Amino acid sequence: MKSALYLYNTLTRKKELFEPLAPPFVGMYVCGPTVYSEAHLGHARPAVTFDVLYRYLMHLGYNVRYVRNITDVGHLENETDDTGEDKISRRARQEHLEPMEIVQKYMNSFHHAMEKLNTLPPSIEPRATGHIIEQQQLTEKLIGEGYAYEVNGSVYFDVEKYDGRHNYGILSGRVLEDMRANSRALEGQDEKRGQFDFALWKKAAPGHIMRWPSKWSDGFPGWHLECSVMSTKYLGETFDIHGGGMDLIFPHHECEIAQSTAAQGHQPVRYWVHNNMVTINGQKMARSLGNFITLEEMFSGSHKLLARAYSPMTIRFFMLQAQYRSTLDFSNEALLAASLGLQKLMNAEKTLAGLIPGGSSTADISGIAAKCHEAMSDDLNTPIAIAHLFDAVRIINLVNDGKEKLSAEDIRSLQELFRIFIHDLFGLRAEESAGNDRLEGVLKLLLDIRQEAKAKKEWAVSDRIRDRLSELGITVKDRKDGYDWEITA
RNA sequence: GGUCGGUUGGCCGAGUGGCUAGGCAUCGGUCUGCAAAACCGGGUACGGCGGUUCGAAUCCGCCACCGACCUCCA
Repeated sequence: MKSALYLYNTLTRKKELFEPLAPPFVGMYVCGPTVYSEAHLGHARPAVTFDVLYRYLMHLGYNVRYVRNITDVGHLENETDDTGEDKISRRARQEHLEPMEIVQKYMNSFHHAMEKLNTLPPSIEPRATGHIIEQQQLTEKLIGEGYAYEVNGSVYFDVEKYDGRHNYGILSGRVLEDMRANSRALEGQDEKRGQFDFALWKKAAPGHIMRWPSKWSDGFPGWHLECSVMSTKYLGETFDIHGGGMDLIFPHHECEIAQSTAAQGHQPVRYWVHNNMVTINGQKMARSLGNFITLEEMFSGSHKLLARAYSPMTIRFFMLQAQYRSTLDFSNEALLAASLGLQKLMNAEKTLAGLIPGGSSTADISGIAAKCHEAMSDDLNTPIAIAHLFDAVRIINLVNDGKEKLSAEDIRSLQELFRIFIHDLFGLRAEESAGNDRLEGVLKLLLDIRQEAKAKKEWAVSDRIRDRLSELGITVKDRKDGYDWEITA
Protein backbone atom coordinates (compact mmCIF):
# COMPACT_ATOMS: atom_id res chain seq x y z
CA MET A 1 0.00 0.00 0.00
CA LYS A 2 2.74 2.43 0.88
CA SER A 3 4.66 3.22 -2.23
CA ALA A 4 8.16 4.55 -2.65
CA LEU A 5 8.38 8.31 -2.45
CA TYR A 6 9.64 10.35 -5.38
CA LEU A 7 10.68 13.95 -4.83
CA TYR A 8 11.67 16.60 -7.33
CA ASN A 9 15.25 17.52 -6.58
CA THR A 10 16.17 21.05 -7.66
CA LEU A 11 19.80 19.99 -7.78
CA THR A 12 19.22 17.46 -10.56
CA ARG A 13 15.97 18.92 -11.92
CA LYS A 14 14.41 15.50 -11.86
CA LYS A 15 12.05 13.51 -9.73
CA GLU A 16 14.18 11.10 -7.74
CA LEU A 17 13.44 8.14 -5.56
CA PHE A 18 13.83 9.31 -1.99
CA GLU A 19 16.32 7.18 -0.12
CA PRO A 20 17.40 8.48 3.28
CA LEU A 21 21.05 8.43 4.18
CA ALA A 22 20.46 6.41 7.32
CA PRO A 23 16.96 4.93 7.44
CA PRO A 24 14.74 4.98 9.38
CA PHE A 25 16.05 8.43 10.23
CA VAL A 26 15.39 11.41 8.02
CA GLY A 27 16.86 14.87 8.49
CA MET A 28 14.94 17.77 7.01
CA TYR A 29 15.92 21.43 7.20
CA VAL A 30 13.52 24.13 6.04
CA CYS A 31 14.22 27.84 5.82
CA GLY A 32 11.88 29.60 8.20
CA PRO A 33 10.91 33.25 8.38
CA THR A 34 12.93 36.33 9.05
CA VAL A 35 10.87 37.71 11.89
CA TYR A 36 10.70 41.40 11.16
CA SER A 37 7.01 41.72 10.16
CA GLU A 38 3.67 39.96 10.32
CA ALA A 39 3.37 36.45 8.95
CA HIS A 40 1.86 36.65 5.48
CA LEU A 41 0.40 34.45 2.81
CA GLY A 42 3.83 33.71 1.41
CA HIS A 43 4.93 32.17 4.69
CA ALA A 44 2.03 29.77 4.62
CA ARG A 45 3.07 28.03 1.39
CA PRO A 46 6.36 26.50 2.55
CA ALA A 47 4.94 25.96 6.04
CA VAL A 48 2.06 23.89 4.69
CA THR A 49 4.10 22.19 1.97
CA PHE A 50 6.81 20.97 4.30
CA ASP A 51 4.31 20.20 7.04
CA VAL A 52 2.67 17.77 4.63
CA LEU A 53 6.03 16.34 3.61
CA TYR A 54 6.91 15.94 7.31
CA ARG A 55 3.61 14.22 7.99
CA TYR A 56 3.95 11.97 4.96
CA LEU A 57 7.49 10.92 5.83
CA MET A 58 6.32 9.97 9.32
CA HIS A 59 3.37 8.14 7.80
CA LEU A 60 5.82 6.14 5.69
CA GLY A 61 7.45 5.06 8.93
CA TYR A 62 10.45 7.35 9.00
CA ASN A 63 11.77 8.91 12.13
CA VAL A 64 12.06 12.51 11.06
CA ARG A 65 14.03 15.32 12.63
CA TYR A 66 12.49 18.48 11.22
CA VAL A 67 14.56 21.60 11.73
CA ARG A 68 13.14 24.99 10.80
CA ASN A 69 15.10 28.09 11.67
CA ILE A 70 14.06 31.53 12.79
CA THR A 71 16.21 34.25 11.27
CA ASP A 72 16.62 36.93 13.88
CA VAL A 73 19.78 38.65 12.71
CA GLY A 74 21.88 39.16 9.64
CA HIS A 75 19.25 39.37 6.92
CA LEU A 76 20.05 42.63 5.16
CA GLU A 77 17.71 44.89 3.26
CA ASN A 78 20.14 45.21 0.41
CA GLU A 79 22.91 42.73 0.16
CA THR A 80 24.76 43.89 -2.86
CA ASP A 81 26.28 46.98 -1.42
CA ASP A 82 27.41 48.06 1.97
CA THR A 83 24.43 50.29 2.66
CA GLY A 84 22.30 47.28 3.46
CA GLU A 85 20.70 47.46 6.85
CA ASP A 86 19.72 44.49 8.96
CA LYS A 87 15.96 43.95 8.63
CA ILE A 88 15.43 43.42 12.33
CA SER A 89 17.47 46.48 13.24
CA ARG A 90 15.64 48.62 10.79
CA ARG A 91 12.26 47.55 12.03
CA ALA A 92 13.34 48.06 15.63
CA ARG A 93 14.28 51.61 14.80
CA GLN A 94 10.96 52.19 13.05
CA GLU A 95 8.87 50.75 15.86
CA HIS A 96 11.03 52.16 18.66
CA LEU A 97 11.58 48.73 20.13
CA GLU A 98 14.59 46.64 21.02
CA PRO A 99 15.60 44.32 18.19
CA MET A 100 14.83 41.35 20.41
CA GLU A 101 11.36 42.76 21.06
CA ILE A 102 10.79 42.85 17.33
CA VAL A 103 11.98 39.29 17.04
CA GLN A 104 9.76 38.10 19.88
CA LYS A 105 6.73 39.98 18.63
CA TYR A 106 6.82 38.65 15.10
CA MET A 107 7.99 35.21 16.09
CA ASN A 108 4.92 34.95 18.32
CA SER A 109 2.77 36.15 15.46
CA PHE A 110 4.30 33.56 13.15
CA HIS A 111 3.76 30.75 15.65
CA HIS A 112 0.19 31.82 16.23
CA ALA A 113 -0.56 31.72 12.51
CA MET A 114 1.19 28.37 12.13
CA GLU A 115 -0.90 26.92 14.95
CA LYS A 116 -4.07 28.13 13.26
CA LEU A 117 -2.96 26.52 10.02
CA ASN A 118 -2.45 23.32 12.02
CA THR A 119 1.17 22.86 11.02
CA LEU A 120 3.09 20.59 13.34
CA PRO A 121 5.87 22.31 15.25
CA PRO A 122 9.34 21.39 14.02
CA SER A 123 11.56 19.14 16.11
CA ILE A 124 14.05 21.95 16.54
CA GLU A 125 13.53 25.62 15.80
CA PRO A 126 16.99 27.16 16.10
CA ARG A 127 17.69 30.87 15.97
CA ALA A 128 20.61 32.60 14.35
CA THR A 129 21.41 34.64 17.44
CA GLY A 130 21.70 31.44 19.43
CA HIS A 131 24.49 30.22 17.17
CA ILE A 132 26.84 33.17 16.92
CA ILE A 133 29.81 31.19 18.17
CA GLU A 134 29.27 28.40 15.69
CA GLN A 135 28.95 30.94 12.89
CA GLN A 136 32.21 32.54 13.93
CA GLN A 137 33.83 29.12 13.97
CA LEU A 138 32.68 28.38 10.44
CA THR A 139 33.87 31.80 9.32
CA GLU A 140 37.27 31.08 10.83
CA LYS A 141 37.40 27.73 9.14
CA LEU A 142 36.58 29.27 5.78
CA ILE A 143 39.34 31.82 6.25
CA GLY A 144 41.68 29.00 7.17
CA GLU A 145 40.76 27.07 4.04
CA GLY A 146 41.43 30.16 2.00
CA TYR A 147 37.85 30.73 0.90
CA ALA A 148 37.26 33.87 2.92
CA TYR A 149 39.08 37.11 3.61
CA GLU A 150 38.83 39.95 6.06
CA VAL A 151 38.51 43.60 5.12
CA ASN A 152 38.04 46.36 7.70
CA GLY A 153 36.59 44.01 10.29
CA SER A 154 34.19 42.31 7.90
CA VAL A 155 34.71 38.88 6.40
CA TYR A 156 33.60 37.89 2.92
CA PHE A 157 33.30 34.61 1.08
CA ASP A 158 35.50 34.51 -2.02
CA VAL A 159 33.16 33.29 -4.73
CA GLU A 160 35.75 33.46 -7.53
CA LYS A 161 38.09 31.26 -5.61
CA TYR A 162 35.39 28.82 -4.69
CA ASP A 163 34.19 28.62 -8.28
CA GLY A 164 37.69 27.79 -9.39
CA ARG A 165 37.68 24.56 -7.39
CA HIS A 166 34.01 23.78 -7.12
CA ASN A 167 30.93 24.90 -8.97
CA TYR A 168 29.23 28.06 -7.84
CA GLY A 169 25.83 27.88 -9.51
CA ILE A 170 25.34 24.15 -9.26
CA LEU A 171 21.87 24.57 -7.74
CA SER A 172 20.53 27.59 -9.59
CA GLY A 173 22.07 26.81 -12.96
CA ARG A 174 23.92 30.07 -12.98
CA VAL A 175 27.34 30.46 -14.53
CA LEU A 176 29.64 32.92 -12.84
CA GLU A 177 31.04 34.10 -16.13
CA ASP A 178 27.59 34.89 -17.50
CA MET A 179 26.66 36.65 -14.31
CA ARG A 180 29.72 38.80 -14.66
CA ALA A 181 28.88 39.59 -18.27
CA ASN A 182 25.31 40.49 -17.48
CA SER A 183 25.69 42.72 -14.50
CA ARG A 184 27.57 45.89 -14.20
CA ALA A 185 29.84 46.28 -11.26
CA LEU A 186 28.52 48.65 -8.66
CA GLU A 187 30.33 51.92 -8.46
CA GLY A 188 31.71 53.02 -5.17
CA GLN A 189 33.91 51.90 -2.39
CA ASP A 190 32.86 48.29 -2.08
CA GLU A 191 35.19 46.44 0.20
CA LYS A 192 34.47 43.10 -1.47
CA ARG A 193 37.06 41.72 -3.87
CA GLY A 194 34.51 40.18 -6.20
CA GLN A 195 31.09 41.59 -6.84
CA PHE A 196 29.41 38.28 -6.05
CA ASP A 197 31.25 37.74 -2.78
CA PHE A 198 28.92 37.69 0.19
CA ALA A 199 29.34 38.55 3.85
CA LEU A 200 30.13 35.95 6.47
CA TRP A 201 30.69 38.55 9.17
CA LYS A 202 29.75 42.21 9.07
CA LYS A 203 31.35 44.85 11.18
CA ALA A 204 28.61 46.76 13.02
CA ALA A 205 28.25 50.49 12.51
CA PRO A 206 28.63 52.53 15.70
CA GLY A 207 24.92 52.85 16.46
CA HIS A 208 24.10 49.25 15.63
CA ILE A 209 22.56 47.49 18.62
CA MET A 210 22.84 43.90 17.45
CA ARG A 211 26.53 43.20 17.81
CA TRP A 212 28.71 40.48 19.14
CA PRO A 213 32.44 40.52 19.80
CA SER A 214 34.67 38.62 17.43
CA LYS A 215 38.32 38.56 16.49
CA TRP A 216 37.54 40.65 13.42
CA SER A 217 35.21 43.27 14.88
CA ASP A 218 32.14 43.84 16.97
CA GLY A 219 29.57 42.80 14.45
CA PHE A 220 27.05 40.24 13.32
CA PRO A 221 26.90 37.21 11.04
CA GLY A 222 25.87 37.20 7.38
CA TRP A 223 22.51 35.77 6.48
CA HIS A 224 23.53 32.63 4.58
CA LEU A 225 25.81 31.43 7.32
CA GLU A 226 23.16 30.55 9.89
CA CYS A 227 21.55 27.87 7.75
CA SER A 228 24.86 26.16 7.00
CA VAL A 229 25.79 26.19 10.65
CA MET A 230 22.50 25.13 12.14
CA SER A 231 21.72 22.43 9.61
CA THR A 232 25.16 20.93 10.14
CA LYS A 233 24.89 21.17 13.90
CA TYR A 234 21.55 19.40 14.15
CA LEU A 235 21.51 17.18 11.08
CA GLY A 236 25.14 16.52 10.28
CA GLU A 237 27.52 17.39 7.48
CA THR A 238 25.31 15.60 5.00
CA PHE A 239 21.57 15.41 5.45
CA ASP A 240 18.56 14.32 3.48
CA ILE A 241 16.23 17.18 2.66
CA HIS A 242 16.61 20.92 2.53
CA GLY A 243 13.47 22.88 1.76
CA GLY A 244 12.34 26.43 1.22
CA GLY A 245 10.73 28.79 -1.24
CA MET A 246 11.96 28.91 -4.82
CA ASP A 247 13.02 32.50 -4.35
CA LEU A 248 15.71 31.26 -2.00
CA ILE A 249 17.43 29.11 -4.61
CA PHE A 250 19.60 32.05 -5.52
CA PRO A 251 21.49 33.41 -3.81
CA HIS A 252 20.64 31.97 -0.40
CA HIS A 253 20.82 28.25 -1.04
CA GLU A 254 23.57 28.59 -3.59
CA CYS A 255 25.64 30.33 -0.94
CA GLU A 256 24.79 27.72 1.64
CA ILE A 257 26.10 25.02 -0.66
CA ALA A 258 29.24 27.05 -1.32
CA GLN A 259 29.94 27.62 2.37
CA SER A 260 29.38 24.04 3.40
CA THR A 261 31.22 22.58 0.45
CA ALA A 262 34.17 24.89 1.00
CA ALA A 263 34.32 23.91 4.65
CA GLN A 264 33.64 20.21 4.32
CA GLY A 265 34.85 19.32 0.88
CA HIS A 266 31.49 17.87 -0.08
CA GLN A 267 27.93 19.03 -0.54
CA PRO A 268 25.65 19.21 2.47
CA VAL A 269 22.25 18.25 1.03
CA ARG A 270 20.99 15.25 -0.91
CA TYR A 271 17.53 16.47 -1.91
CA TRP A 272 16.76 20.14 -2.43
CA VAL A 273 13.01 20.71 -2.41
CA HIS A 274 11.48 24.07 -3.28
CA ASN A 275 7.91 25.25 -3.18
CA ASN A 276 6.63 27.75 -5.72
CA MET A 277 5.29 31.19 -4.89
CA VAL A 278 1.81 32.55 -4.35
CA THR A 279 0.31 35.27 -6.48
CA ILE A 280 -2.68 37.51 -5.84
CA ASN A 281 -5.06 37.91 -8.76
CA GLY A 282 -2.28 36.76 -11.05
CA GLN A 283 0.25 39.22 -9.69
CA LYS A 284 3.21 38.67 -7.50
CA MET A 285 2.50 39.56 -3.91
CA ALA A 286 4.60 42.53 -2.89
CA ARG A 287 4.30 45.39 -0.48
CA SER A 288 4.86 47.85 -3.28
CA LEU A 289 1.91 46.50 -5.26
CA GLY A 290 -0.48 46.94 -2.36
CA ASN A 291 -1.57 43.31 -2.55
CA PHE A 292 0.40 42.14 0.42
CA ILE A 293 -1.92 40.13 2.68
CA THR A 294 -1.00 38.90 6.13
CA LEU A 295 -2.41 35.67 7.46
CA GLU A 296 -4.36 37.48 10.16
CA GLU A 297 -5.97 39.68 7.50
CA MET A 298 -6.84 36.53 5.61
CA PHE A 299 -8.43 34.91 8.65
CA SER A 300 -10.39 38.05 9.56
CA GLY A 301 -11.15 39.30 6.05
CA SER A 302 -9.75 42.72 6.88
CA HIS A 303 -8.04 43.58 3.62
CA LYS A 304 -9.44 45.59 0.78
CA LEU A 305 -8.86 42.81 -1.72
CA LEU A 306 -10.80 40.28 0.32
CA ALA A 307 -14.54 39.89 -0.14
CA ARG A 308 -14.80 37.98 3.13
CA ALA A 309 -12.77 36.15 5.74
CA TYR A 310 -11.19 32.83 4.81
CA SER A 311 -10.57 30.36 7.57
CA PRO A 312 -7.17 28.80 8.21
CA MET A 313 -8.43 25.43 7.03
CA THR A 314 -9.73 26.98 3.82
CA ILE A 315 -6.29 28.43 3.19
CA ARG A 316 -4.70 25.10 3.95
CA PHE A 317 -7.07 23.14 1.75
CA PHE A 318 -6.69 25.69 -1.02
CA MET A 319 -2.93 25.21 -0.96
CA LEU A 320 -3.29 21.44 -1.04
CA GLN A 321 -5.48 21.67 -4.12
CA ALA A 322 -2.42 22.79 -6.04
CA GLN A 323 0.83 20.89 -6.37
CA TYR A 324 3.56 22.60 -4.36
CA ARG A 325 5.76 23.31 -7.39
CA SER A 326 3.09 25.31 -9.21
CA THR A 327 2.46 28.95 -8.58
CA LEU A 328 -0.77 29.35 -6.69
CA ASP A 329 -3.05 32.23 -7.47
CA PHE A 330 -5.21 33.68 -4.73
CA SER A 331 -8.51 35.22 -5.71
CA ASN A 332 -11.82 35.54 -3.92
CA GLU A 333 -13.45 33.22 -6.42
CA ALA A 334 -10.83 30.50 -5.98
CA LEU A 335 -10.85 30.75 -2.19
CA LEU A 336 -14.62 30.58 -2.03
CA ALA A 337 -14.52 27.50 -4.24
CA ALA A 338 -11.97 25.94 -1.91
CA SER A 339 -14.01 26.65 1.19
CA LEU A 340 -17.09 25.00 -0.33
CA GLY A 341 -15.07 22.03 -1.53
CA LEU A 342 -13.59 21.61 1.93
CA GLN A 343 -17.09 21.68 3.45
CA LYS A 344 -18.22 18.99 1.08
CA LEU A 345 -15.29 16.80 2.04
CA MET A 346 -15.77 17.33 5.78
CA ASN A 347 -19.52 16.76 5.50
CA ALA A 348 -18.87 13.47 3.76
CA GLU A 349 -16.65 12.41 6.62
CA LYS A 350 -19.53 13.04 9.03
CA THR A 351 -21.89 11.14 6.75
CA LEU A 352 -19.41 8.29 6.61
CA ALA A 353 -19.37 8.03 10.39
CA GLY A 354 -23.11 7.39 10.41
CA LEU A 355 -23.31 5.10 7.40
CA ILE A 356 -25.26 1.87 7.86
CA PRO A 357 -23.52 -1.24 6.50
CA GLY A 358 -25.46 -3.00 3.80
CA GLY A 359 -24.29 -6.58 3.67
CA SER A 360 -22.06 -6.77 0.64
CA SER A 361 -20.81 -3.74 -1.24
CA THR A 362 -22.24 -2.67 -4.56
CA ALA A 363 -19.71 0.13 -4.98
CA ASP A 364 -16.07 -0.59 -5.60
CA ILE A 365 -13.82 1.27 -3.23
CA SER A 366 -10.79 -0.96 -3.66
CA GLY A 367 -7.97 0.96 -5.17
CA ILE A 368 -8.89 4.37 -3.86
CA ALA A 369 -6.46 4.19 -0.97
CA ALA A 370 -3.67 2.93 -3.21
CA LYS A 371 -4.33 5.73 -5.69
CA CYS A 372 -4.18 8.28 -2.92
CA HIS A 373 -0.85 6.92 -1.74
CA GLU A 374 0.50 6.80 -5.26
CA ALA A 375 -0.39 10.44 -5.75
CA MET A 376 1.35 11.43 -2.55
CA SER A 377 4.40 9.44 -3.46
CA ASP A 378 4.59 11.17 -6.82
CA ASP A 379 6.22 14.32 -5.51
CA LEU A 380 3.39 15.07 -3.08
CA ASN A 381 0.65 15.38 -5.65
CA THR A 382 -1.98 16.43 -3.13
CA PRO A 383 -4.51 17.64 -5.73
CA ILE A 384 -4.65 14.17 -7.24
CA ALA A 385 -5.03 12.55 -3.85
CA ILE A 386 -7.85 14.97 -3.08
CA ALA A 387 -9.52 14.12 -6.39
CA HIS A 388 -9.54 10.45 -5.38
CA LEU A 389 -10.98 11.33 -2.00
CA PHE A 390 -13.82 13.06 -3.81
CA ASP A 391 -14.50 9.82 -5.67
CA ALA A 392 -15.00 8.30 -2.26
CA VAL A 393 -17.21 11.24 -1.26
CA ARG A 394 -19.56 10.54 -4.14
CA ILE A 395 -19.81 6.87 -3.16
CA ILE A 396 -20.43 7.76 0.47
CA ASN A 397 -23.27 10.07 -0.50
CA LEU A 398 -24.78 7.49 -2.82
CA VAL A 399 -24.74 4.95 -0.02
CA ASN A 400 -26.28 7.49 2.30
CA ASP A 401 -29.06 8.01 -0.25
CA GLY A 402 -29.61 4.26 -0.42
CA LYS A 403 -28.52 4.06 -4.04
CA GLU A 404 -25.44 1.97 -3.31
CA LYS A 405 -24.37 -0.33 -0.51
CA LEU A 406 -21.13 -0.76 1.38
CA SER A 407 -20.11 -3.60 3.63
CA ALA A 408 -19.08 -2.92 7.20
CA GLU A 409 -15.53 -3.71 6.24
CA ASP A 410 -15.53 -1.26 3.33
CA ILE A 411 -17.01 1.44 5.53
CA ARG A 412 -14.26 0.83 8.04
CA SER A 413 -11.54 1.09 5.43
CA LEU A 414 -13.02 4.33 4.08
CA GLN A 415 -13.06 5.70 7.59
CA GLU A 416 -9.42 4.80 7.96
CA LEU A 417 -8.61 6.34 4.59
CA PHE A 418 -10.31 9.58 5.56
CA ARG A 419 -8.65 9.68 8.93
CA ILE A 420 -5.21 9.16 7.43
CA PHE A 421 -5.53 11.55 4.53
CA ILE A 422 -7.74 14.31 5.84
CA HIS A 423 -6.30 14.51 9.32
CA ASP A 424 -2.93 12.77 9.57
CA LEU A 425 -1.50 13.83 6.21
CA PHE A 426 -3.40 16.89 5.04
CA GLY A 427 -3.67 18.22 8.58
CA LEU A 428 -7.25 19.38 8.11
CA ARG A 429 -9.40 19.70 11.18
CA ALA A 430 -12.87 20.94 11.98
CA GLU A 431 -12.94 24.69 12.32
CA GLU A 432 -13.36 25.89 15.84
CA SER A 433 -16.77 27.45 16.29
CA ALA A 434 -16.51 31.19 16.44
CA GLY A 435 -19.46 31.90 18.68
CA ASN A 436 -19.86 31.40 22.41
CA ASP A 437 -21.86 28.78 24.22
CA ARG A 438 -24.51 31.08 25.55
CA LEU A 439 -25.39 32.52 22.16
CA GLU A 440 -25.43 29.07 20.67
CA GLY A 441 -27.90 28.09 23.36
CA VAL A 442 -30.15 30.97 22.39
CA LEU A 443 -29.86 30.02 18.75
CA LYS A 444 -30.76 26.45 19.52
CA LEU A 445 -33.81 27.60 21.47
CA LEU A 446 -34.92 29.71 18.54
CA LEU A 447 -34.46 26.91 16.05
CA ASP A 448 -36.28 24.44 18.31
CA ILE A 449 -39.23 26.83 18.40
CA ARG A 450 -39.09 27.00 14.63
CA GLN A 451 -39.14 23.21 14.44
CA GLU A 452 -42.23 23.12 16.60
CA ALA A 453 -43.90 25.80 14.48
CA LYS A 454 -43.11 23.82 11.37
CA ALA A 455 -44.59 20.71 12.92
CA LYS A 456 -47.79 22.68 13.48
CA LYS A 457 -47.58 24.11 9.97
CA GLU A 458 -47.30 27.62 11.35
CA TRP A 459 -45.29 28.77 8.38
CA ALA A 460 -45.44 32.48 9.21
CA VAL A 461 -43.56 31.88 12.47
CA SER A 462 -41.05 29.44 11.05
CA ASP A 463 -40.31 31.58 8.02
CA ARG A 464 -39.93 34.68 10.11
CA ILE A 465 -37.28 33.03 12.27
CA ARG A 466 -35.50 31.74 9.23
CA ASP A 467 -35.57 35.07 7.41
CA ARG A 468 -34.52 37.15 10.39
CA LEU A 469 -31.60 34.83 11.10
CA SER A 470 -30.64 35.00 7.46
CA GLU A 471 -30.54 38.78 7.68
CA LEU A 472 -28.23 38.39 10.65
CA GLY A 473 -25.92 36.24 8.60
CA ILE A 474 -26.96 32.87 9.92
CA THR A 475 -28.17 30.34 7.37
CA VAL A 476 -30.57 27.71 8.57
CA LYS A 477 -30.23 24.36 6.88
CA ASP A 478 -33.15 22.01 7.31
CA ARG A 479 -32.38 18.34 7.42
CA LYS A 480 -34.63 15.32 7.33
CA ASP A 481 -34.26 14.86 11.04
CA GLY A 482 -33.77 18.35 12.40
CA TYR A 483 -31.65 21.26 11.37
CA ASP A 484 -28.21 22.66 11.03
CA TRP A 485 -27.00 26.22 10.86
CA GLU A 486 -24.03 28.08 9.63
CA ILE A 487 -22.65 31.56 10.04
CA THR A 488 -22.32 32.82 6.49
CA ALA A 489 -21.54 36.48 6.94
C1' G B 1 19.59 41.32 -21.27
C1' G B 2 20.64 36.25 -18.81
C1' U B 3 18.59 31.68 -16.44
C1' C B 4 14.29 28.86 -15.43
C1' G B 5 9.12 27.79 -15.48
C1' G B 6 4.27 28.39 -17.36
C1' U B 7 -0.06 29.24 -21.13
C1' U B 8 -5.83 23.56 -19.99
C1' G B 9 -13.42 24.39 -20.23
C1' G B 10 -16.96 30.57 -16.72
C1' C B 11 -13.04 30.29 -12.27
C1' C B 12 -9.21 27.35 -9.67
C1' G B 13 -6.31 23.30 -10.79
C1' A B 14 -4.23 17.89 -12.19
C1' G B 15 -2.54 14.94 -16.16
C1' U B 16 -1.04 11.21 -19.89
C1' G B 17 0.95 9.90 -26.99
C1' G B 18 -4.90 6.93 -28.29
C1' C B 19 -9.17 5.75 -22.99
C1' U B 20 -12.42 10.16 -17.43
C1' A B 21 -8.92 14.36 -13.34
C1' G B 22 -11.16 16.78 -9.23
C1' G B 23 -13.32 21.16 -6.86
C1' C B 24 -16.32 25.68 -7.51
C1' A B 25 -19.89 27.96 -10.65
C1' U B 26 -23.81 26.88 -14.29
C1' C B 27 -27.84 23.76 -16.12
C1' G B 28 -31.29 19.48 -15.21
C1' G B 29 -33.28 16.33 -11.37
C1' U B 30 -34.36 14.30 -6.18
C1' C B 31 -35.86 16.10 -1.52
C1' U B 32 -38.85 20.23 0.72
C1' G B 33 -45.10 23.57 2.90
C1' C B 34 -42.00 27.17 0.07
C1' A B 35 -37.05 28.10 -0.15
C1' A B 36 -32.21 27.24 1.29
C1' A B 37 -29.07 23.33 2.37
C1' A B 38 -27.87 18.44 1.06
C1' C B 39 -27.56 14.69 -2.65
C1' C B 40 -27.52 12.74 -7.84
C1' G B 41 -26.71 13.73 -13.04
C1' G B 42 -25.28 16.45 -17.84
C1' G B 43 -21.67 19.49 -20.52
C1' U B 44 -15.60 17.05 -23.23
C1' A B 45 -11.17 22.25 -22.62
C1' C B 46 -6.03 22.09 -23.50
C1' G B 47 -2.13 30.04 -26.43
C1' G B 48 -0.98 30.51 -32.15
C1' C B 49 1.41 28.38 -36.53
C1' G B 50 4.04 24.41 -38.56
C1' G B 51 6.26 19.36 -38.04
C1' U B 52 6.86 13.98 -36.28
C1' U B 53 2.98 10.03 -35.83
C1' C B 54 -2.07 5.58 -37.87
C1' G B 55 -3.18 9.09 -33.82
C1' A B 56 -0.81 14.90 -29.89
C1' A B 57 -3.49 19.00 -25.21
C1' U B 58 0.64 15.33 -24.29
C1' C B 59 7.01 14.84 -28.57
C1' C B 60 9.93 18.66 -31.82
C1' G B 61 10.52 23.74 -34.00
C1' C B 62 9.10 28.77 -34.42
C1' C B 63 6.00 32.81 -32.61
C1' A B 64 3.01 35.36 -28.96
C1' C B 65 1.86 36.20 -24.04
C1' C B 66 2.54 35.56 -18.61
C1' G B 67 5.46 34.68 -14.33
C1' A B 68 9.85 33.68 -11.13
C1' C B 69 14.96 34.58 -10.10
C1' C B 70 19.23 37.71 -11.36
C1' U B 71 17.92 43.45 -6.14
C1' C B 72 14.57 42.64 -0.36
C1' C B 73 11.17 38.68 -0.43
C1' A B 74 8.41 32.43 1.52
